[in-house]
Amino acid sequence: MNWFYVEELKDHIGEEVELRGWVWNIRSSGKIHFIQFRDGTGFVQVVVESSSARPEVFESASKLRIESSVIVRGKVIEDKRSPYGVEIHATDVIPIQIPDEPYPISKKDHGIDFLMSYRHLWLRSRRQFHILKVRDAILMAIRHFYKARNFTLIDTPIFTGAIGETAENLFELDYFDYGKVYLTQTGQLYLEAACMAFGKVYNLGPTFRAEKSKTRRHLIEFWMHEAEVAYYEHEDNLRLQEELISYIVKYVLENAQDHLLALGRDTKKLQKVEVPFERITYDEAIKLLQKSGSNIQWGDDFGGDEETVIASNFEKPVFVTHYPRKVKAFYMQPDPKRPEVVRCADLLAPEGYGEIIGGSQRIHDYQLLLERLEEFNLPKEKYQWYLDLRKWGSVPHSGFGLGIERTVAWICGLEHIREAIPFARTLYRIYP
RNA sequence: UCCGGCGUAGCUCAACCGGUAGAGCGGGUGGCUGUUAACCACUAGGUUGGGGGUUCGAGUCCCUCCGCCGGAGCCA
Repeated sequence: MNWFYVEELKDHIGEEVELRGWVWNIRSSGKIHFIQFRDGTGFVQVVVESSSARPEVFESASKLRIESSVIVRGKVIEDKRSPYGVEIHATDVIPIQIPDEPYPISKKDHGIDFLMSYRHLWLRSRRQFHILKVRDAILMAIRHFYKARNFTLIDTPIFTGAIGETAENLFELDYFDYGKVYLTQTGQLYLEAACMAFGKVYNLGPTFRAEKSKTRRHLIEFWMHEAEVAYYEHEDNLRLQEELISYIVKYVLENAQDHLLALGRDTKKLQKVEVPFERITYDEAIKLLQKSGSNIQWGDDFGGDEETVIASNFEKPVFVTHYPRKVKAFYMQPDPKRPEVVRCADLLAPEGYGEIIGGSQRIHDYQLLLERLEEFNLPKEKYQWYLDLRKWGSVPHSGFGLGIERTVAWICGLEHIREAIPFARTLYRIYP
């Protein structure tokens, strides 16, 4: 008998199949067992009736407990009573392993501390299954997007000597006799080098921030996708970002809609995410906030509350551009008409999910970059390679970074970012 | 790091003004041929986070330590 996955069953109605998976719940009425079965591709109900099954099969089904692993053989039956449309009428139930202890995650509610401690088992739960399937779709969408545009994937290093953005928030490690090195906060500087070699490049990988942040939007280790394009200026950069985001949302709606619906996500809100996105300047955002009763002043950076107020005025993501250069990173290109602001943009997701992208045009002038390094008290020696990029064939270039977990949280409609990554690293949790 | 909240059975919670520990789920036993967090009956399960104090008496009040949660700053 052929081994099939649950996701294939609707194409095999009436056939005898073998399934290999786990029992997530079992209900029994004495002479009939209902095995709630999962195999990592989906969920289905297996029915074992004493009137039709062989006695030893019925007996082995009675012995199953929650999270037993099991091989089931039986016939695929179309059944309107099943939420999945089909169910399996078992002819064989072969337990692989039956737990000695009760499964710690019960059918009732649990607290978040307990669930995070059992993350290795929590991954088996249906909600987590759907979230991580959406994450998988988002990462696949990013790769498709760049493949179609002939970008080159450049894997940037995890260990770095140069500081990406600010000297604070870095994880320090001893690197043999070399001395201190850091876990990367961003691969951007390396992508800038690569874009002068490959024109249009992107990366996708983990980044680390030693911030003692305790909010629903922060992780210590999070995944970031960054892109960098030579000869792109500010406007080109925004256009690439809005095309990427609308592509990701469309891709997820087409390829993972069932998962979104299982999570209870209102997909109508996501269907509105089409290009172009609105752009407002930092100056306009300040006015908008002041009109909403905030006493924020020009020159202040935005916090989570401010981002939520701004984003609540829009149905799709919105760009906030031209921030004061003092609140932004050292490498951002000043606006030629107003040197006190830089050619940057943050993309704020709707529904209070905050900043999902930060990007900018980069300084391409050697002398100006050198001045900025000094202004930010960064050690020139460690950035010599970065300065070199401005010595040979320097061109205007732009790029951005997308926070993967924030994007997953927004598209799935999650309360907290910690469910958007398989094993979250938060402030005081490294287990499991 | 700062501010606020919480810590009671394996899990989620209840216990009035300080008066002597209770329910659901999970576990065990039995019943049930269409269950959807199945249901019904019976049953086992507790140093109330640790330490100290006040009191005739503390899960409850006070001090302290630990753990967790939420928020802020910072950021994606």
